[in-house]
Parts: sequence; C-alpha cells; structure tokens
Amino acid sequence: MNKKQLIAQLSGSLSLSKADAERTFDTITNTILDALKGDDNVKIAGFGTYKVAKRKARVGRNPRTGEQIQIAASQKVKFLPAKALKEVFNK
Amino acid sequence: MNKKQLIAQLSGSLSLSKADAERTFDTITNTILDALKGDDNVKIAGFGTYKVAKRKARVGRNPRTGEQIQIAASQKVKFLPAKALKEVFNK
DNA sequence: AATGGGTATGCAGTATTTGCATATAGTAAC
DNA sequence: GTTACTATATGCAAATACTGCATACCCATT
Repeated sequence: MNKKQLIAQLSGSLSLSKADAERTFDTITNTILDALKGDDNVKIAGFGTYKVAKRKARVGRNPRTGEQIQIAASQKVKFLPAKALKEVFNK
Repeated sequence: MNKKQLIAQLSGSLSLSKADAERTFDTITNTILDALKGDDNVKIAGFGTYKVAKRKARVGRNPRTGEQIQIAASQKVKFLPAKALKEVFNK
C-alpha cells in the first residue's frame, strides 16, 4: 500500500475529500516530525513510539571496492511497536 | 510527547475538536495496521515504510541465569525511515 | 486522585541488523 | 510522461536487537 492508496482509504473512512485527507495526514506526520526534530520522543499508546536514535561513528566498507571507510555518527528515526501491536501479529 | 499531547496539537492545526482529532488519528493508525495485518507493506513517501518483519526461531539466553532458551519465531512491525527523513536529522 | 498497566532501563551474550557506494529496476508522485 | 524516490544486491565490521526479569516511571483509564 502506498501513500495514494492510504489517502484514498482514509478519504472514505473519514468522509473527507482526498485533498483534505492528504492535508490531514501530512499535518500529522509533520507534527510528529517536528516533535522528533526537537529531540522529543513521540509515544502513541497502543501503536508505538517514535524516537531519534543516535548512531555512533564506525568503520564501514564500500562493498563494490572492498575499501574501508569511516562512517560518521548519525541519527535516525526508530519506531518501537507497542506491546499491543506485537500481539496482533503473534496470535 | 504522548498521544494526548499529539491529539491536542492536531486539534489546533486541523481546526477539529479533540474528539474528532483523536478519531481521525485512530482511523489512520487502524488503516495502517489493517494493511500490515494483511501482510501489505505501507509506504509513505517522504516519511517511511512500515513493514512486517518475520523473525525466525532461534536460540537465546536468559542473561540472569545464563540458561539457554528456545525463542519462537515471531513477527514485528518495522519502520524504515525515508531518505528525506534521515536528512532532516543529519544536517 | 489513585491504581493498574505499559514502557524504559539494565544486565550478558549471541543473533541480527545496519550501513557503507553505486547502478539499475521498479514504483510512485506530480 | 517525466522526474523523483525506493528496493535490491553486493561483503563485511561494528552497533544494535533480543531474551527474562525486576525496578522505576510515566501514562491512561476509572
């Protein structure tokens, strides 16, 4: 399922136009992103937690040449599924 | 930021009552979950991809006792941040 | 306001994932 | 239709995930 399909489905479920559904959806993702940018974890009960994980610098490798390279520290968004979410898939 | 705070913020941004904002948000998460339950990955351009990762059974260990234990196969939801999302945090 | 419940943390050791460069193929967005 | 993004594939080192369990904590619901 891609974003377009998701929007189409939401449009139906929420009785919104597709444009409105998309705007609503984008507002939500932007709100979450803004919180994360502010180094604020986002906890959604029953769904999961978004958090920014700091990754240390380390040694990597160019798989094409085999050459070793230094990889800088970076950050990425992690999503930790809530307990309820795991149970859905393991029953 | 927890769900309540997120809902409050969305309520303002979207000019919805908190009850409506919450219903909208729940509809979205449920839609995503339903797709995942149907073994369908959810790709949100510019945000990320939710996918169900199947984990094989394997041998683990109780770190308290050192005892070896068999861990059953399981599934969990993985979120892979999109390229745009990584860039936000590494600039 | 209180209480129950989900979540974070720490612990040890192993299994798993990550992420590098880069091109291509496929898909999605506009 | 054309542009933009994403998945895939490759080898390999190091970071991280995962497990049971107890504690502390914060949230949600009554």
